[in-house]
Formats: sequence, C-alpha cells, structure tokens
Amino acid sequence: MRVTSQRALILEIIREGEGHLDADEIYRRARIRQSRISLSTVYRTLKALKEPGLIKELHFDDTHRHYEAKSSAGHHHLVCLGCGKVTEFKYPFAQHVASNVPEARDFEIADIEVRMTGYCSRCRRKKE
Amino acid sequence: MRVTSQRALILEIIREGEGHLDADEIYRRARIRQSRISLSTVYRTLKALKEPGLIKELHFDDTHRHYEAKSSAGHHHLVCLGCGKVTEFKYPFAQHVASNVPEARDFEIADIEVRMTGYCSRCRRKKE
DNA sequence: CTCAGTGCAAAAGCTTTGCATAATA
DNA sequence: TATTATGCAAAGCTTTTGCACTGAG
Repeated sequence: MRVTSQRALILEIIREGEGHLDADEIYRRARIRQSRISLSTVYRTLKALKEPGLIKELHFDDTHRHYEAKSSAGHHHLVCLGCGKVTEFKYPFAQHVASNVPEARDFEIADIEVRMTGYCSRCRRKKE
Repeated sequence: MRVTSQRALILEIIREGEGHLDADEIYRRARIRQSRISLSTVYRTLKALKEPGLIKELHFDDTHRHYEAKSSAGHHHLVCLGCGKVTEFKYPFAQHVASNVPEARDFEIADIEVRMTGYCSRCRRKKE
C-alpha cells in the first residue's frame, strides 16, 4: 500500500476526530488543507484503512457510519437519544463473552461493537 | 395508529423472519402475498413499527439494516466474517454495564446492540 | 365522512465505479 | 518506468417524499 499525501491526511484527521467523524465530515476537513481532494478518495481510503484494521467503522445512528483510529479503539459508546451526546467507556465485553457464552466457544472473536442508547442525566430531567 | 392489511402483513413477515430480513427482502416476501404493495409502504411501516418499539433495527453488516420483532429481541449476535452466518446468544450486557460502568451511572439505558464479528469454527479451519 | 395510509414516480442521500491523469516505489 | 492512487463525473443503492387516491375508523 502506497503512502500518499491524501492517505496520510485522512488518517490524521480520523485520529484527531477521535472516532466521531463520518465520511462527509472527514472530506470537509480534508478539503481545508488540500482543496483538490475528492470524496471518492475519502471513501476509497476509508476502505483501504479498514482492511488492515488501521481504522474501525462505528454505527452511532442508523444513517451514518463513523470512523475511529485503531489506537483510540477498544472502548464502547453510550449514545443519548435526546441530545446525541456520545460517551465512551471501557469494558472487556469480548472476554466476558468468550468465557461465558457457549455459542461463542468455537468462535474467533475479531471485533465487538457495543452501541447502547438511552438518555443522559440532563435529558432524563428534561423529560420529566 | 391504524391497522391495515399491509402493516399486518409486514409485521407478520418480520416475525417469521426472526430478525434476519432487510427492507428489500421484506418487500419481496410481501409482494408474494400482496402483489400491489409498494416499497415505500415497507419503509414507512418499518419506521412506524420502530417508533413504538414493536420492532427493532439491527446492523449486521455495514450496508444493510435488518429488522426483528420485539418478542424475539433481547438476544445478541455473532456475525461470521467468513460465511456470514449469524448466531444468536443471550447475555445480560445491560445489567453488567449498569452496575459496573461509572459512565453509565446516570444514564437511562433504553437499548443495547452488540455486534460481534469474527470467524466461526468452520471458517477458522478453512483459513488454516 | 375524515383523515391516516397507500401506491407510484420522482428525488435525495450516501457510496461506488470507469476512465484518463498524476504520483509513488 | 510500472503500477497504484487520484479526481471527476456518472451510475448505483437504499431510503425518503409529494401528490392524488383509497380505505379504516
């Protein structure tokens, strides 16, 4: 895989974005620093970086895919349905599953994505 | 919410499908029994059924949303990256998170979706 | 009888692809 | 220099929407 200025830029933006950017937002930020970059390149690069596991694809809401760099991975997300705020937390789900779930016994776990939705304390108060 | 033949049919198909159908597959199955039903109605019905929680939206792969009836919910999924097979399992993730994750303390958990990917025993053998 | 729901067709997103050009190894 | 990656524009999918018509309550 060749190292191009576009790929370096996109990976840098994803790292800075800390996992909360979708393809279009990455594109918009990339254009600020490299105005001729194309959206196709963003998509192609996302696919290329995903392949060897350099970045990971997330699914916060139903319509957008978000991306985070592998170094910042390993955590999970609480998504507030009221304000959309995303809170990260760590928890060794994979280990729990591997040792407690019979169906997973012969399964080689590559990745686990946990997406919890609900209402944060502020939005809970607002609802009442 | 009015009960129409289309809505009844779609919900029935989702129940029969046991959580593994996407919008287009639901549409194809619905047309067999009601040839004039439209894809718009399928989408609109999915949205309508999702709203009061009668069905739940899942994200097995990156490109398609799948749907399952609420009664069959409460379990999680292991998705094999080799053959695409989906294995269901039960595990009280929400309880674990609620009692062990400080970030979730003030969070009212509405739902949790766990998407584990990896390789099933057959595909692991094939890889070697 | 009324208004929510439907079908159809058209539009709107998001993502992928073909092809000629540019740039890396 | 030999490929691989890029930019652009066009196509492809999935999902949504406008509008007149139908049917449930």
